[in-house]
Amino acid sequence: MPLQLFNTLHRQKEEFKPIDAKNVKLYCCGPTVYNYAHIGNLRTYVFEDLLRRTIARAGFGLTHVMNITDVGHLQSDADDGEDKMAIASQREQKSPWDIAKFYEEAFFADCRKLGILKPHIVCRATDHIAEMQTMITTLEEKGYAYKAGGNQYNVYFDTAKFPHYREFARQPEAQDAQGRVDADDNKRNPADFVLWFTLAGSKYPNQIMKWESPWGEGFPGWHIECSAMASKYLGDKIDIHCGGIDHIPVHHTNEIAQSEGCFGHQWVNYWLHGEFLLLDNDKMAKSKDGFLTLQKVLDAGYSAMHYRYLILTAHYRGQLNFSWDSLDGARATYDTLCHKADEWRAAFPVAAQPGAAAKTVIQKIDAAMQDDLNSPVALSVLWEAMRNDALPVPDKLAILDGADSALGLGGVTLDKPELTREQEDYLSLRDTARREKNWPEADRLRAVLLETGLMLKDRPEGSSWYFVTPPAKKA
RNA sequence: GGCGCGGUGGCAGAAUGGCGAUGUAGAGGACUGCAAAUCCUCGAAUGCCGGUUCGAUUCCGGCCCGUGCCUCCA
Repeated sequence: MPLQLFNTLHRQKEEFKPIDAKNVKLYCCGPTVYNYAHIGNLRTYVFEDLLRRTIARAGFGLTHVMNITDVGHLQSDADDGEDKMAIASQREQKSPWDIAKFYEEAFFADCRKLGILKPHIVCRATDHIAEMQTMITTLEEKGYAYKAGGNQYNVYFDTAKFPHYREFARQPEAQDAQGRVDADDNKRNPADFVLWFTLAGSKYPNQIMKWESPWGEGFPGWHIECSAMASKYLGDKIDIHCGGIDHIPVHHTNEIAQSEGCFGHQWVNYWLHGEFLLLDNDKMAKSKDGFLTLQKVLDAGYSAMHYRYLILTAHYRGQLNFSWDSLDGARATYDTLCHKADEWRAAFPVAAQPGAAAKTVIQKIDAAMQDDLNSPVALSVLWEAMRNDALPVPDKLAILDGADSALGLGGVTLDKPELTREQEDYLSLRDTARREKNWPEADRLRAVLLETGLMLKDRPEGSSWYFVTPPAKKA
């Protein structure tokens, strides 16, 4: 079965037909690096990682591009808010460049822990000011841009000149006026958006990140960066563009208007959007208090893979309500899978070629993923195989390997740090106690070892152990 | 106010016009010095009311509830 993807453009599942099967062009909207990513943000990047893996396993070559927004993303309503980078800069008493560098590194560290493959090309907005200016100039020449009056000569995109402006979001035009944001007097139309902010006479003349331009010293609007960078690296026709579902009505709508205005033809063939993670049935947002970072999850005694597994149990187009209970379930499931895998590997250390039965299971997993990334079904297929006595262990190991490649399961292995001296001593004391049939002492030492993160398994030939993550290990 | 999405066992979450996956949690059993792990067995769910149909959890309508967007947002 061919790869099927839900295309936001037509609100339906469609067969994926690439422009060039040897090089699928995939662009993903990246983070604004003014703060840590929260686990809701990270869910979207896991979804994009699954998409990338699925495209590759379906036999296509691809180029995966992601931007880093390090300038131009405004804080507040309308278009007169302050740049988020500038606010973070004041908050932390660092230059905006240092802020961007710090949070970009933190973001990729989170991604590594979550098994998210790094995009082939990562591009920063601040490295592409010239490309954005070129694009704005083209839009001016084609009549899509205008300079606003007043004392703030920003350059705006004129949405009235782009008749298809509302098609993507499917928002009726009449609703613009009823939005809760006060109209910007400079705009000809409430939906118009800034391409270039000019500092002279603006509310924030001391913005540190600024560049010379044909319109005066200033900085680019948020939306133009994605259009400029995507087309620089992928050309003016892109296969897939994805991001969070919240980007449909504004950011992606504006990207389409700019890019298609500039290029004069359809820009992106497939738009894919990941749904939100909810926390206590509410949206988790960077601009709200108390968002959960991956580090907080780690501090609570879970691994990044436990969180990834939780994400995989839900379909990317449905909201997922995060709770510690559901994360507990994901942890138990993932650890059980790893534990089985480790035992099987110990028994069959040499990897075998998958037999016909294993290949069939792996194909089913791939088929589930190729059906609009149905990871819950893929996991269901995996578990049925793991508990199928008819499958020999080497086949199960081959299936695990395939599932790891398709779903990014972090190698399906439990952490095996070195034993501490203390742990070795306790183990040896306990062996002695067991030989002497001193059961109370053996039980006591087992409890002590569990607190250090060692789970014991007693066998006739002696005790073995494996690592578990006790709750509150690091908290 | 407008435009959407969703309500499935304790929890998470698929699928489907006719046996409602999978995992976790729970109960019982095998095994074990006792456990753990593993395995076996079991109990447990389609928000409410109508309609279409031989048959609805699925399709249609209404209601209730939750949630998202129209503002920065993954």
